[in-house]
Amino acid sequence: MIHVYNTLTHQKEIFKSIQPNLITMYVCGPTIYNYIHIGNARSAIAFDTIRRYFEFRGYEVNYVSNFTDVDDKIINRAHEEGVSEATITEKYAQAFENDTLPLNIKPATVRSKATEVIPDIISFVSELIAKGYAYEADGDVYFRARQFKGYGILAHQDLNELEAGASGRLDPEELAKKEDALDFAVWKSENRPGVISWDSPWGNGRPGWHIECSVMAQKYLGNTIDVHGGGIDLAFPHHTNEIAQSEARTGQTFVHYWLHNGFVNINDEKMSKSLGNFITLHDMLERYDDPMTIRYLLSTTQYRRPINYSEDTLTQARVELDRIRTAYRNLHFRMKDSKDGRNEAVESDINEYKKQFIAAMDDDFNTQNALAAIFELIALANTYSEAAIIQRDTAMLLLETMTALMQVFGIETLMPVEQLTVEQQSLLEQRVIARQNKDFSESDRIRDILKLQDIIVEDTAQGQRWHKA
RNA sequence: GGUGAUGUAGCCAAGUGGUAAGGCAGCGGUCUGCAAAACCGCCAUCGCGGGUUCGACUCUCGUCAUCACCUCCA
Repeated sequence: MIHVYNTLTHQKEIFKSIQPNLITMYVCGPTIYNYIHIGNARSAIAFDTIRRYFEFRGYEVNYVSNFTDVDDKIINRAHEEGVSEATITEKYAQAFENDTLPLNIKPATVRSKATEVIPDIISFVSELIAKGYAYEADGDVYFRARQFKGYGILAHQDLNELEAGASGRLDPEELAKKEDALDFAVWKSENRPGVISWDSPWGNGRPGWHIECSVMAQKYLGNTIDVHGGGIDLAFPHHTNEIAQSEARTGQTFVHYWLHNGFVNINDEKMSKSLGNFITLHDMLERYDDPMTIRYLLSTTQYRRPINYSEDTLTQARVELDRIRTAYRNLHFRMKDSKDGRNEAVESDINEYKKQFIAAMDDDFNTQNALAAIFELIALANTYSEAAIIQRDTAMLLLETMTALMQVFGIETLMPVEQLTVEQQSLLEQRVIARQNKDFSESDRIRDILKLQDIIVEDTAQGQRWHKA
């Protein structure tokens, strides 16, 4: 049974989907005015991993996410560069696809842009007005936050404190239009020439930020969904407002389980532009040659915990992942001389570790404990690789189990296809002969040559094996 | 000021009312012609100070420190 920590109730709850084998899941996507940063990547990976685990447990997952492609940052950026908003958003939407591919993030079932659901947004807003939850003010439409019973519960904010805390940070012009400082825009008037806008019952304008997620979730998943995810910073105000809008409109519970991922720190500091430690995924992929290590680091930390990103943590992730890969590769090598049959004792251990893995992941996706189970499996594989005799069925089961469990973390290629040149092939053959003749100086010479070409040669009881460095 | 987190070995990181998983690094062995890989062993008393308890790292009170959120930042 899966348990998840629900931000709404502040506790772990038994997970039960609305439909028996289907999970509806909405995850807030990025605003596409730049390359996504490592924090966006963490969020995408965290929820991709959660999705993969649901799938591993036999659920079908209907995963919907958005691109925010209309907002101030985009408009400003377009203005600065003298291009249209669409030029900016198309570029970075494409970059998102390109950059998340090497991280093995599954595409959403539906990924929609805000601008693709404008008619839905307009009718959603109209309904809110009709129900008395929203009002028009000089071309803007605001939601009456206080009118929605339970506003602020998600983020555990007291309404009066909110107002006090926000004082001095509110746009006075906007404040003047609002009935209450807590009210938030669901539609904003926009009459500047050359700036993207749509015709609406309230004049030219564009959607407020929060409305797109409510609309898309409802449009693609229904009035009540199983899981809604995003960064912890979105709990307030973004998700708080989503709940208010959605539930005001339908009178039904919007989301059963609110899941929020923790932040990424850079060298123990918050990542921010002002600190100059802002890292985009795009840059990382260019600088670092092993994207799976990035995925490993980002997906094996429990999703609610902060991740400290640094050269050290990345290096450590690389070493850990390599240990898993090496075990896989070495066991795979042993398959060559495996015998028919199976080893009951080893298979029983395999199943035991698999159970441990499941128990860990069932506990709010406790990836660290799940990883501990994987390392038990690795030790088992290493020991079994060294055994005098290994049986084909058991070795296969071990390899398949390692693959299946790592797949939950999104690490799918434990053994990359590695090609040798004809010369390298020939050198390996010469080395076998040299060793047969006990000509160790020659065999060492060849080993050194290959090493310079990043081919690592190892001698085992079953003969010579090699891999790329 | 309000709200919510976190503080466990050199590093990453689990966990629990009964004397601390796992990984990395380190040290010592085994195996190997040498090496590599691997295996075995060693390596912490849980921020600080009270309290409750037969017993706390785990409960409670206080304290210190770090961090996040409090109107558009994942």
